[in-house]
Amino acid sequence: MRDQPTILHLDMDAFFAAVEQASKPSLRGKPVIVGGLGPRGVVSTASYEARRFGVHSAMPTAQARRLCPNAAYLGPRFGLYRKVSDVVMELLHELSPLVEPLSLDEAFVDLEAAEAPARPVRDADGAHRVGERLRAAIRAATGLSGSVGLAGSKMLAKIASEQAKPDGIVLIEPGTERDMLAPMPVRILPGVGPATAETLRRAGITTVGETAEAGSEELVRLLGKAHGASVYAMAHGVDERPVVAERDAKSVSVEDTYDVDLTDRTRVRWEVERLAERCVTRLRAAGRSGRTVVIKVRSYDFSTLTRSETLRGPTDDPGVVKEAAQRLLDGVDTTAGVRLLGVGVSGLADFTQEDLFAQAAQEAGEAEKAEAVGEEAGEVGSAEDTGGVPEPVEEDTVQDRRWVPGRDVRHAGYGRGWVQGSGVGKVTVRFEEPDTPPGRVRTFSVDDPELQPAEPRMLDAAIAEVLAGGRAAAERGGAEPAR
DNA sequence: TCTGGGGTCCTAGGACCC
DNA sequence: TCTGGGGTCCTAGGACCC
Repeated sequence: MRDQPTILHLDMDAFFAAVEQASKPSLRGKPVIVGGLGPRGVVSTASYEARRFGVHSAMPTAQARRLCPNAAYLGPRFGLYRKVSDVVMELLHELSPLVEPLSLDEAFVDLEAAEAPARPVRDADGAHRVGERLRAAIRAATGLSGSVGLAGSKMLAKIASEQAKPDGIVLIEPGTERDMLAPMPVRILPGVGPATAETLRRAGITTVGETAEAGSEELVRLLGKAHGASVYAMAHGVDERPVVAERDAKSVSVEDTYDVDLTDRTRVRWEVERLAERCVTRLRAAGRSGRTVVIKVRSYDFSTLTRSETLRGPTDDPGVVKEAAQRLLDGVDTTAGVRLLGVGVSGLADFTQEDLFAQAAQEAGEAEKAEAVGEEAGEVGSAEDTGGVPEPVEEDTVQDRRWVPGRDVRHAGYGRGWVQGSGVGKVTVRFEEPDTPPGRVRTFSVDDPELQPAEPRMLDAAIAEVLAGGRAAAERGGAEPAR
């Protein structure tokens, strides 16, 4: 807790959707929904225009389509979001070396930790100026808006940025927080989700003020030791959590939800194999190794179980992780149908020389076990030959990954554009770029050799200027963004 | 309406060791 | 022969966050 509002929280406004609108001129000012597009997809981000229809993140995409049928539904382009995020995070580092990213679009900054050339911020006026300058810098570099909260603790800085949305800044003067918090619903406290809120509600507690009055003993009784104590402190506006710079990941995992439940055991084994491979690819890309392998199985009825196995030493060997995952799967009954499979590795370590020895010993052990269990590779291989995908229904529903709505493409004759939709052997493309006027739509055959996937175009300062021009024009009464 | 994917942290029981 | 308590590791599940 500080007596000056020198903790800053930045939250980009409807980030994924805003990047899409900046990239695609025809979508500016329109409802845009980014998320999973399959039958079991959920919304990642809805633009403010779409939120007016009641669409919000975590909502099933099918439900969003009913509420807002005319929105643009786009698959996420994480590579681009990450690049834009890097630009924003760099701007935060110019304020202070102490930056704690929470996700691609959110971070805390400790303004008191600043070093030359930036000066540490010590009062409310200084903090407010820094916040406004930051918002302007983000707009100038990317064309996007972010909301800023400033307060004496992380919790309050975050509540402040929430109040500032969209495109605003809110500073909570230390000393005023108790009165401000008291009437708010408990759900605004960090760590209070649906389950905790329901437990508190049954005890007659629905506001932050009531939570504070309940007393620490009662909260510990209701919520357990650690959780109860933390909720009690937060309800009193007490939050001593320091801003901590980015830490190393503690686990790496991948999972897939299938459009149709999997029942075929061979198919399930094959999917686990692929997931293990993807997981290790990411593990190795991060230069890490891990000691505990975890599989996750979600059944047709949404019941979820995990099984884990800790190896003698850390590994980044795909074969070792695959075999461990298959062993774990052997103990799970999947006959009733599986909607999700996942593979993860935890107990991460940086790879060192010692680990290599441990791994060698481990692999020798695994080889013996594999012999005892019998050769399974043949089974999987033959499954792949016979289709490996025993449910042909799914083949039809799977979108060609190149033509997912939102993806960038290039046409030999018409130039750059993006996929607006696809189906029955056709792709519809809108030809426009971040710095062009809204473009025209044309339709092609999915195997038209002139049409190819393309790399996204970065939102840079030049595009930000176009967006600023568009806004200026809109403010003057012009409907179309300026060229 | 029917529920993603990537994480973090906490709890609790049992094994094992001292 | 019976009884004990504490610490650490592993496993499984659950809540929460974005």
